[in-house]
Amino acid sequence: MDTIGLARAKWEQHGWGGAAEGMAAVTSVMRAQQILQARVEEVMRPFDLSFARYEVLMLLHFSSRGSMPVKKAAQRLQVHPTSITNSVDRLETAGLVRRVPHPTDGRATLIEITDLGRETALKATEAVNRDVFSQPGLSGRRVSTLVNVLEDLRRSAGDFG
Amino acid sequence: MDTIGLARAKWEQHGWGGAAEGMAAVTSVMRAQQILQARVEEVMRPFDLSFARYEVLMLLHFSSRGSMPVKKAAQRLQVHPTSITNSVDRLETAGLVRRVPHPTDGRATLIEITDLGRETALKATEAVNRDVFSQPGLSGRRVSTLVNVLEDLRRSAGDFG
DNA sequence: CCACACTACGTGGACGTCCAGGTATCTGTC
DNA sequence: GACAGATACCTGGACGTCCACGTAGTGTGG
Repeated sequence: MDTIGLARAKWEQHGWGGAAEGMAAVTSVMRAQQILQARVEEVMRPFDLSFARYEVLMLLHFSSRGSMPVKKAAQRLQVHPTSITNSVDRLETAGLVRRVPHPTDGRATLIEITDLGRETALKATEAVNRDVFSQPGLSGRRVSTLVNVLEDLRRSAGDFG
Repeated sequence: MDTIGLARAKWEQHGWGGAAEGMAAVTSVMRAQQILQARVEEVMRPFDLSFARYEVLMLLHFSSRGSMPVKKAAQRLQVHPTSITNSVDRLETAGLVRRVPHPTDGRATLIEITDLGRETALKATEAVNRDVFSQPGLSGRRVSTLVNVLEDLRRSAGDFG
């Protein structure tokens, strides 16, 4: 019934034992992401938001000026700049953000959160905190363990500079 | 520099302390998936494969008859059936699998791996074992810890029956 | 034996992600 | 001050994922 356990057995069976645990780890992360993504998306649906767009909204909400260039948002959220462009297109249509010309750099576009955007962000945060983040499906100790282990992985990918 | 640490600080600062660790965990899983996905995709590129298509190929390779209905493949890989249809379209174009009518059920289509498919699957496995699974960016102990913790999460999502 | 519910698959579309390529703007150098 | 390279953004397209819907085949209760 455990598809990852089955795969690990096959790996060992074929003489790939040295890679079996790593395979299980990678596959587990993929599956965990899928599970958590689905939970978050469900919470976001009533607000006509996706997790990707929610992240953009919260980034702007927490920024000192309530606005930020596309490039900087992409760096902070660690996605390709065109993903931000895509999210902003939809957020702008929904009236949650607005594009403003950068005051000093003619190349850049500032993304600015609107009042409606802030309001929606806070409501969505309350819901996702209540329905997902407070109860991620793990005991408190294990949640911290998970964060710590993945910190190592993120470090190896250069996430800490 | 640590974007997740920054977000956690903001969460606590806004009185959402009870959800901060869960938020960090969920976000860490998302980021870890992104990192690992990118590594695997890079290894797959020389074989003209994606991780999704590789998984379909290995599933068929390990199956007793070398073939399987779409529905069953979707259940095993825990994705929507149309994702399998999509992967199979591309795998079929590449000559790695072939669609065969189900012998007894006229509704079903069997996906059958070809000799070229098996050959490609084994080469890709050797590469991904060498470049990713054997060196996931974590010590051996932590890899096992990660798998164990995520097992709990998967259990809470009903992955074990 | 036949009507009706169920099942398996495909199609079309939405969404998020990335890449390649193009345009406008900035910056540093001569 | 002009020009070459770098930078910021957008557009178009590939890919994977999911959903809603349609079509064909199965199976079952009357």
